[in-house]
Amino acid sequence: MQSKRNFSAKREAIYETLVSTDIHPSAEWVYEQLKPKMPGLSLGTVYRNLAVFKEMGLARSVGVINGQERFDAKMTQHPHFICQKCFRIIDIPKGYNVLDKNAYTMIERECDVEIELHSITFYGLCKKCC
Amino acid sequence: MQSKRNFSAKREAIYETLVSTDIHPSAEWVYEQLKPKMPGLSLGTVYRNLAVFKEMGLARSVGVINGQERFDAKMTQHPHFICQKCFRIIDIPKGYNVLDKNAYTMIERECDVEIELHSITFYGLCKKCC
DNA sequence: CAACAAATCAGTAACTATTACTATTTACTA
DNA sequence: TAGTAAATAGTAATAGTTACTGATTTGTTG
Repeated sequence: MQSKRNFSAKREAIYETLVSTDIHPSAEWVYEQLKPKMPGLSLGTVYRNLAVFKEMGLARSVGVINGQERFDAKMTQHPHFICQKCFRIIDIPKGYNVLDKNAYTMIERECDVEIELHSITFYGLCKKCC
Repeated sequence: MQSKRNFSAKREAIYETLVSTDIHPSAEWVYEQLKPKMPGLSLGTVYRNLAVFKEMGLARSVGVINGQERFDAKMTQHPHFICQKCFRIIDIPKGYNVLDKNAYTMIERECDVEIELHSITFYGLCKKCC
């Protein structure tokens, strides 16, 4: 049986791991999840495939936390909340993103740029760390 | 003569370099600017003092670009624009930040978190790269 | 000003996330 | 099945950053 996306088995597993978690993992976390089930998996392969996903528009970077890049495969534009104590990254539902409708146009005109996308991140303490 | 902030000469020079540029520099850039005028300056000192400024609330991180952390000493909350081609970081005037007044309260209530600050970044192409 | 204590620093070594490289394996095609 | 391209493991290399140690500077107090 063949994947709908024609990914190799490992690429598919990496993508599935990424897309089915909401922790916005690092490359190493993905590797640690898969290594037991796939003993012949290399960390370099995880890095390379995460780069491939970014290139394909299937994943994006949420930022660098404690030196590690964190990834998200949920590609609808939504803000994040990062706890400054436990460094958990929480998705904020799209509806709560109240960036003005005209922001893109206004900034493009005033700042002389072409905006493709944006990222909104809130920082503070999550309920466990308050 | 003594600095208003009681900084050591090097700390003062690093802060002045950071606060008087709008390029949102990396540690290395700050070091390269100062090294000719201050031959006895160590890159480690720049890193350490940037960390001190963050701790003191005199600077913040704008993010990591091409593996390098970029800093900003303009502490009023304002969005940034990052050119995806030349990686220039441009300040967007505060007025254009149209995050809804109620966003903090709404997200805090719905997501059960305490928000301290936020960061808004737009990505695209600047006028030189369009 | 002198003497002491605390803070800061230079220089180097260590650390770690990430990337590059190469030989090997796997998948695809005809 | 043979041939070709893509993907991978394993390792080495890179680069940003941090840690450490002994020396220097700075601030303080008499």
